[in-house]
Amino acid sequence: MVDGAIAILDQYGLADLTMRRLATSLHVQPGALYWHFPNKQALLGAVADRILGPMDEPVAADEWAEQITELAHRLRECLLAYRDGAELVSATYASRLTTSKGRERLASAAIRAGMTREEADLAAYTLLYYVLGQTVDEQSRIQMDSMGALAEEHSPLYDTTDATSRFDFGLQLFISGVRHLLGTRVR
Amino acid sequence: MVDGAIAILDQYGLADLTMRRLATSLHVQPGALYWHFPNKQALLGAVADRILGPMDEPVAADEWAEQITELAHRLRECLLAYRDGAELVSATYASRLTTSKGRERLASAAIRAGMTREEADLAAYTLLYYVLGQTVDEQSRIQMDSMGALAEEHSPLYDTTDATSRFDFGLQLFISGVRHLLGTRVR
DNA sequence: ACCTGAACACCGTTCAAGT
DNA sequence: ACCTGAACACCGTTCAAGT
Repeated sequence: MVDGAIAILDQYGLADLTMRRLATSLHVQPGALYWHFPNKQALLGAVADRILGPMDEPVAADEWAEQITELAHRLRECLLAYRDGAELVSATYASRLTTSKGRERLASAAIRAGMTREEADLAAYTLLYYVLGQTVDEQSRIQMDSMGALAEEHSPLYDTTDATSRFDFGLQLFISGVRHLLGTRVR
Repeated sequence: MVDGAIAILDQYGLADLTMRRLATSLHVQPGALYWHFPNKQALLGAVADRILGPMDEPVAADEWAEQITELAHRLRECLLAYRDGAELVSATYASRLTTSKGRERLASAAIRAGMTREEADLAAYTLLYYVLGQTVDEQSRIQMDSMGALAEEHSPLYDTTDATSRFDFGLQLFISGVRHLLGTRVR
């Protein structure tokens, strides 16, 4: 059922991931889906969890900055792995982000860096918002490009630097910020 | 027409801001709206522009860090000024963010800080993603609280620190990051 | 120039009833 | 336990025709 939803998402996009379409693809009446999920939102939540599955795997790095870099990149890759993945997760985890797999681990890395629990949680959110926003944008641009190869020169900025470097720029800005906050306190 | 849309948004929320409902409130047939706007997306774009209107007013500060702080706070306030304002702007400005009023000014402040045009643009996006994500979350929590005064202890984190302080934490992280990037280069 | 009437092709959700 | 049939209350969008 979640597999069916993922298949529709990846082939036709989030806009076409409707309960009726999913029902049809499963050779079932629309109402049948409501025996398995209370509503569409819950179904999308299950899809989001599936997309974020790889976030549960262990991190290789043991230095905090490397851990954060690794987690942020892995999150981005999860989101980019399915069509409209970033948009779906972003929409589904509106404030339910709290339960997010990556969030807790990001916070742990921030604690290892020397932050208090409270600071680490805030920092984790900050980075999460960045990764989600950035990746939604990036993916929507991929979508646009794959369609009309849009009007002449697209956004002037996006030719020069490739997507991963752009992602890393914001990520480094964040890590530098954390380092600075810690640095002014310790030494 | 945009005024009517804003009124519905503020009273009933984004989910109830439908073309048919707007038409009814204007004592007009649904189809009539399509003489003024090509589609719903365009209408929402106009609403988003209205919400972000105050972003055009001049900034008081002349030091870059203060300018950025001022702009970020003002953006947050614009988004919080209407029900579901953050969600609407966030959804509407998916990648059309480029045209955003605040983005260019944020980039200007970053240039004044000593960044190149390219870095400044990237930094502006980074901050924008943060402000949008953070404010969408904050506003959705306000909405939830105003309704069911939800289950017992809500998110453990969100009692302790108030919303503006949480916002400032991420903002300072960003500014510190910018300062660090510049600092390691200049001196 | 601006709107009506009426349709088209959809949605999510509910719920008795069937097997 | 799991699904069908059928309905309810909606959507966004189009377009001839009216004024």
